[in-house]
Amino acid sequence: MSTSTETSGSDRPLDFIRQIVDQDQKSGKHSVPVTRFPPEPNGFLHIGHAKSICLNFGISNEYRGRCHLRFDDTNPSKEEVEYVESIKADVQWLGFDWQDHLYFASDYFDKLYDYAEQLIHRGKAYVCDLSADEIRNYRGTLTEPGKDSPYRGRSVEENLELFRKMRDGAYAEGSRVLRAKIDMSSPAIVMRDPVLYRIVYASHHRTGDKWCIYPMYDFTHCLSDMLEEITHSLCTLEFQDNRLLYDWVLDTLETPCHPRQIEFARLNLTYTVMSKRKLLQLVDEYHVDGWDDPRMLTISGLRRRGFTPNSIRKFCDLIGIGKKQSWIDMGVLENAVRDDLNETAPRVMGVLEPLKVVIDNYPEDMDEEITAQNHPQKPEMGTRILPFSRELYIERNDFMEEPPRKFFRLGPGREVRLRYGYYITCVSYEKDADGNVTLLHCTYDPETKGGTSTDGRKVKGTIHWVSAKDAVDGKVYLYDRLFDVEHPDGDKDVDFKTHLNPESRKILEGCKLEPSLAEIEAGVQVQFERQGYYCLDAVLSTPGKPVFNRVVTLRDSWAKIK
RNA sequence: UGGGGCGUAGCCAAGUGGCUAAGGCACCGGGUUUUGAUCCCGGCAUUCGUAGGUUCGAGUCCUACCGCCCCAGCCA
Repeated sequence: MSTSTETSGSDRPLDFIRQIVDQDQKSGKHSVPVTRFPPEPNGFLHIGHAKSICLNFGISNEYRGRCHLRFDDTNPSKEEVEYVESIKADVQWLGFDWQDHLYFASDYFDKLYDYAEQLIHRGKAYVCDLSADEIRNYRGTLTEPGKDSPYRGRSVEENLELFRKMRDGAYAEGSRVLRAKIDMSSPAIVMRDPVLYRIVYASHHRTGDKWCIYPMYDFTHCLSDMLEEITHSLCTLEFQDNRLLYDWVLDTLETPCHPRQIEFARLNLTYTVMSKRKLLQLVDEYHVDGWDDPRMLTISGLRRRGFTPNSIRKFCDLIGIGKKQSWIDMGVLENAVRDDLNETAPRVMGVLEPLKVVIDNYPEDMDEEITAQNHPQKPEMGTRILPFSRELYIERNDFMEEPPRKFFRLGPGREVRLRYGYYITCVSYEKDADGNVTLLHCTYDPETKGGTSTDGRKVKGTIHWVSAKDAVDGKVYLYDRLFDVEHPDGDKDVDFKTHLNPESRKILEGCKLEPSLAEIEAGVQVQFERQGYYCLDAVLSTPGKPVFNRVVTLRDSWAKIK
């Protein structure tokens, strides 16, 4: 499967992780890199995960190594199978292939258990009867060392017996844990006799009720990496301290290989929140319509919104990999889809807020067929037929009663070009009692068919249109950023939800679309000329009643002039 | 006040002691254009958190200071 983007494979400098991978290959430390993407199946993947997926799978593709998909499922109280399926689908949709390397940390529970006993045998782990509160109190603080647990001195035999009884269900949840015996006065808190196993009476989505003790992340992750012979274990910055324990476990167990953990900065985007907890809150409190709401930056939301896998890969490529916590402008993501869709999306015409136009001098019984290009810069994308008739719809904001100088569109007495059609001039207009313009009377110049005049006359403006009697009616959802401030969760004292953008979704009904749009498939992106990129919504559309999602607007320099 | 990290333009980000500090986004000009889109051209850091020091030479090495992030779950 090809997963390269147009922007990769260039002579761009390697990021610091690829430099390491590169050196390790050149030095012969590893013949090929083996990476892994290790999600916990407790929620949906989002754009932040995409960065990690593109990094891990990207490296394995570039260096002909492997990338494993491994579910880090060590906490049965939080994890569910439905998440496993959605995560697999999302990774595949992004264009990556784990081949036959699909793993679950839970597949290693037996081995992990044996390693735990081995640690006990080596005098490096003990069963502790302290309660969770007591353990916390014994741990000390950032500036004060912890105290040894009174159970720290138990014999190997006693620890072994206790640990086996823990496994066999002899004790209540929370009553005992297995702890590593390291150093309660370590300046690194993660090394103060961390918990390795806890008792949890919960059914696991894969192992069912086989176990009532479950290994903790720090014990599981390094050993899983080792068992899979991962060469480079890439994770985010907050695990930097944990690397001490990662290395301790592998070193004291004398394992056959020792993967290198390397940390990089997670993705932060402006105008959104990224934590699973906050995303869940948006869903639970109905601020959005679910995990795949097109405004959500989940992979499923982006997919439904109309983002392409390529645009997301491009984006990840664009932002780079570093160790500095940073905020990427939402505009960079938006720009990545624009760039991608500009290349691939066929152009069509759709009138979002229709204003009716009657061409007074166009014969009532006349119909014409106009040929339009599907992509002006790519003739290979072909052409299509547009019906033309006396009554049309144009965009309401393409007409102004008192247009300023720099407004190139329609106004009383002004002439514009209908894209691929004729030049028309507005001769008069009608208004209702409230002062709303309801109808434009125009005349057309029969000599300008196709959009060019023979006399060399220039018109500045070109507007889109749809033949009234041929138009397809549709709904259009205009999506915008979910939050209206750069850092919605920037202030701990202010609820991030107060910054929800009330205009993040506008629903337009009675939009007039060109006939070709009646047969478009869900998930296929088109450009509504002069407006933006749109995509048929797979969930809300019904036969004959299309619903389009706006993926992103076109750049609009007129908006700046205004 | 302990430990682990990080500071290069408005936002990302190259730079691994030696020619004039890459590139992208954003922004500002100009050109092309039957999408106010795309595309093209040009502009955009005398300076790398600050202050000292080493050196013929420092964004790169040393020292001190300042600022920001992470760590005290039987979460990952």
